[in-house]
Amino acid sequence: MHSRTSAPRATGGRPRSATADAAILAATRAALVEVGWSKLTLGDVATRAGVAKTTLYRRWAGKNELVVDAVAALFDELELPDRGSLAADIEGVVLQFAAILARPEAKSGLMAVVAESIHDDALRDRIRASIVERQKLLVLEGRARAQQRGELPEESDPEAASRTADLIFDVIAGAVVHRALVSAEPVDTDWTRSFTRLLLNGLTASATA
Amino acid sequence: MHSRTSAPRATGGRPRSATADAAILAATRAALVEVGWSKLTLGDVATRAGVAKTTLYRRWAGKNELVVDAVAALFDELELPDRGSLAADIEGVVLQFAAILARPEAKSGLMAVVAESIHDDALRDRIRASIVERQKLLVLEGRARAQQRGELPEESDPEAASRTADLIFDVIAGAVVHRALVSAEPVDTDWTRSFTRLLLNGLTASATA
Amino acid sequence: MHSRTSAPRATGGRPRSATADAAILAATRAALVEVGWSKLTLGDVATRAGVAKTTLYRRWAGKNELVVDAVAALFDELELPDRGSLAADIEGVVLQFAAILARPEAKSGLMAVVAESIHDDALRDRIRASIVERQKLLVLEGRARAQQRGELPEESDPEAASRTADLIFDVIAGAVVHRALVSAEPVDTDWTRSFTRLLLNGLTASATA
Amino acid sequence: MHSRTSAPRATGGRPRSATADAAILAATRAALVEVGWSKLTLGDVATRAGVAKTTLYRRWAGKNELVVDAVAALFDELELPDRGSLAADIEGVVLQFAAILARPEAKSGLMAVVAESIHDDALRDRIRASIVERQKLLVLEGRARAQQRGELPEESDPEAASRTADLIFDVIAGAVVHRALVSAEPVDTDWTRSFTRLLLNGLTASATA
DNA sequence: AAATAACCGAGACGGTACGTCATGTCTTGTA
DNA sequence: TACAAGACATGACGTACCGTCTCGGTTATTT
Repeated sequence: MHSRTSAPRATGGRPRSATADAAILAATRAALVEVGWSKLTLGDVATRAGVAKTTLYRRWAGKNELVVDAVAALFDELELPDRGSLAADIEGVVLQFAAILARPEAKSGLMAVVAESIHDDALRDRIRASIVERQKLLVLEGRARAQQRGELPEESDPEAASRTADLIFDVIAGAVVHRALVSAEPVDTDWTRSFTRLLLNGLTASATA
Repeated sequence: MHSRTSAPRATGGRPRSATADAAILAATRAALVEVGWSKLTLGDVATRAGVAKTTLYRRWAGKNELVVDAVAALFDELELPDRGSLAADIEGVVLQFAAILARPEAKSGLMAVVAESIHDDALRDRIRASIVERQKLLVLEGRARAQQRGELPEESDPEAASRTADLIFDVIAGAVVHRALVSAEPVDTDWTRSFTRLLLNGLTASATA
Repeated sequence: MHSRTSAPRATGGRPRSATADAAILAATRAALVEVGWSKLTLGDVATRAGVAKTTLYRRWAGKNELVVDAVAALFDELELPDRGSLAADIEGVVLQFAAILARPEAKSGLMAVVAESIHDDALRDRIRASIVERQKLLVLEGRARAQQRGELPEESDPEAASRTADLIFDVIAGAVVHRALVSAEPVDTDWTRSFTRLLLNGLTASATA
Repeated sequence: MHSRTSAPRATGGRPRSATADAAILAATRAALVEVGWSKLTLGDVATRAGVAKTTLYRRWAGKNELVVDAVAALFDELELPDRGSLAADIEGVVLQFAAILARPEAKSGLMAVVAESIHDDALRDRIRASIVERQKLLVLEGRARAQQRGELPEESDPEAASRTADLIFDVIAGAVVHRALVSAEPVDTDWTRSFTRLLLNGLTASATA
């Protein structure tokens, strides 16, 4: 599902323990909750998972890669249920996103790996593939659904459409993350409704402008 | 200017070197550029600054506090020049903000200390005091100026006004940071204009709604 | 041979390097010669031995324990060859003892660890077990041999015999150490002959008194 | 009385505090008792003495010199009261010497500075001048007194006399120190009487041989 | 069934950085 | 000029983690 270090599976030999992966990722999340990213050590994760350090290093290249995978799993539950209107869809996905960000393992891990990714291109690609792109798909899916409903016009220029989707994605994800992690204020229904109204008004007014 | 760890001075004894502070903060920024946050070591910063490690620990409690102060200084240059219209003011401040975020010492340091602040309340307060609140003031200043110009109505309910300012701040700061650091795309004039139009349309439409 | 800090081995895991011990002790003696006890650093010893500092601390609790073991090995060569008479035996062992004390690694280390042992009971026991008791055995062996030769009478009271042996040991070891390290004069054959005559005359006269 | 770092007493300016010297030496002895030589720090001594570190360094070159002076003062009380016979004189001085060595500040300090002196010629001279030579004078004084009493013959060869005195000094001081510090057994009247008998028998028998 | 090959736990290994401590020097203000 | 106070550069301390390695042993597949 989420990409690993590699798949050097030869032919013979004892296969890797299937349960070890899950135990390691769970232990990583538990450690993130308790000690945070900077004090998380791979030796401690291995001990928590009941696994040798070598087993861990055989599967992941280092702390960053491990944490990305551990955090990415949290975003698996993100989806876009049809709530009947674009506004309701946005509010729903914002609240889902915020619920994930409220979990301490997500808070600790996500920002840290993003920070690390600034100096590590491979890590940035890994984050993009396993976390960011999946979120962006929701934006595209929501727009398509809104266009089907007639809430949004069909876009003729595909490049402009892409740019707009990127903008909307940065606005939604950025505002929610900033509210949750920097301002450290709750993303509750009140805030979500205000934010959604601001965004939708901006979108429709811009579209007609 | 920005708060330090230690109490200022009791009496007696050799006073702390005034030049050391500046040298250390500059060395910290240089190290952030070259090696990034996670590989930055205080011993290396001390060497770069031509200062003993103890001198550094006498002034800052640790890596996080030091980096906050080093990065905070970058935001000293943020201001809100009057460009004649709310749209121009927003565009101006967004581009200024983006220019700071484009500097590698800001990129490396900012996200990392925000990530650390999740498990460290004192650090969060330090970030808020020396970075976040100063940014938020620009939002308040811009709104006041727009109200003087008649571009925005006076708000009667002060609490609602505060909530709206918070929302706008999270949207602006969040979107710019997300674009610059997560999406890793340039915050150029095109993007800034699109974003500003979206925001202003959302604001005015919401206000009349 | 001489006792170490750690318990030998539980099970599992990579075994401790056998060569590392010898390399560390040799490096310790080399460092004692070059820089003396007070300027000897464990980091330097590790470097000289081509070993990590952690490897050193895994085996010894600190500088004192390490130096005791390093110096104790020097006394392994002390023995009591049969030279035909009590006088010749004493002269032989005194010269052997003095030859060891003349080596700079012994000079530097021995007095220092004895000084440290005054505030460290465990260290005192370690010194006693690995250095002092072995020397005292030579006294007992020499007396037994002299009694076989008829040079000394058999002692009837075992407790008095033990007290006398302790006295002789303190006189021999004390005089040689004081001459070599405090007075800093050579323990040559002249001195050794004079000392042995004094001691033997004292012994035989005392025994008949 | 005991030599200091130097006597750079210029003409003008505030004179050195006379009480500071005594306070520092007393604080040094107190620290020796509590923490031993290796953990004694000059900063701690200064604090105990209610004195600034600079004041301490103005008077002594370092830890070793300070400890020598602090310990040397303990030996000021050593003297050779006339007890009527050589045996009684020796027993008396041995017990006096042992009483000083039983004090923890002497134990901790004396051996340590002797150990240091092996790599520091200036320190050896200082120890010799302020401690060792004074002890050796007692041997010479005791011999002269015994010769006056007719217990020992007058020596014709002055060089041989000097060698014998050195030997006796090393035997007495060495045996007592070894018994007290290495064997860590009490130097009580029983031991002292046995030792004195051994020594005197050896001396008189050797002299007639 | 035996051989092979990759897995597993445990833990020692060479490194690097940590944050603290002591050294001996210096720079203040006060006496 | 001495003094108390305390900041300073230097360098060792003992600890923690890193990522690698070497053990003895354990499953699987492949002969």
